[in-house]
Amino acid sequence: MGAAIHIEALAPIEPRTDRDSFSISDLCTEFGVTARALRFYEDEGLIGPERRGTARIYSHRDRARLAWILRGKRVGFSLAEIREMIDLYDVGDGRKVQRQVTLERCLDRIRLLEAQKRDIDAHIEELTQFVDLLKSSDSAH
Amino acid sequence: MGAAIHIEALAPIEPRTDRDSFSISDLCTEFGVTARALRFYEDEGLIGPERRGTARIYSHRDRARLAWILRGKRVGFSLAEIREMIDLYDVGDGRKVQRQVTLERCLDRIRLLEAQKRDIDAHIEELTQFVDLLKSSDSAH
DNA sequence: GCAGGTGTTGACGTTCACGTAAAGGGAAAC
DNA sequence: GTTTCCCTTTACGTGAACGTCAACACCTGC
Repeated sequence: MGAAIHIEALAPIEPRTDRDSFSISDLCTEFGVTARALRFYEDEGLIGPERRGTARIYSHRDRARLAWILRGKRVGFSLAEIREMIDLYDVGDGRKVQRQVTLERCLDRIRLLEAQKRDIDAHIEELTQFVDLLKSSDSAH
Repeated sequence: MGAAIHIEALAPIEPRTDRDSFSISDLCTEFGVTARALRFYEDEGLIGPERRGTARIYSHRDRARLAWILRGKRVGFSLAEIREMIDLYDVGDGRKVQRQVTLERCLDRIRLLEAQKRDIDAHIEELTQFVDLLKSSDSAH
């Protein structure tokens, strides 16, 4: 961690029409995660690629889901929470009451994310003020 | 965790002019953290309240710093990173080169936070779309 | 003068999200 | 055919951020 900025955090995911499946190391290099992490996500039920024998084959859908998982992590969700959200999506075509619950939870999530945005804005503002202070004291000398 | 939304995440910190020092349990109840957490932050050098004998006495400055720490946590920073940022503030009046380094790191942080905001926006948008889909399929039945 | 509440310092336990060998299979390159 | 990769599973290890006792100190009201 530290001050390292990951480029992939800045670039939105693009569809990649040149291939139609990916190996585990393909996705590892593309997203900057280890194979261990991907297998761990699979153990936790976050993703379920096909198998050719024992080897994992990731589809475009799997790749997009992985991108979604990683973004979820970046915005501060735990793997358990991400899994829960994936489950919500999966029961999206379930019964009426189920859908109502799902809806409420999604709205909760959205409210939480918006609160988080406000926190970030406040943090940015304070840092910016400090930066300005540094700049002015720098030019003063 | 889970779907629990913390109200304190929504309310900005207010100065409280009614008191001029706080006990550990004062801050615990106000910010919804445990005493163990506060002592842990102290062990990690994030905060250093005065002592009356062995008891900790938190000033307004300590209280504001705690609020800052917790907000840092909410936006995804580790305690080590928060500590590093506090150190940056503390060397703000140091030598010129130091200040320059500090400035760069602050700008890095800001860029990171803005990338995070974009992630959150993308997440919110997807959730909103899903919510709309739920609503429409709900009224269809 | 002592129970009860609030504080303290260790020290060990726990959860999460992986890291890190260990030991092996399958194919492709030489 | 054997070395070289890439991939696999199983299993124990690790760092961060506390939780959870245990054992003790200090004031406060009764």
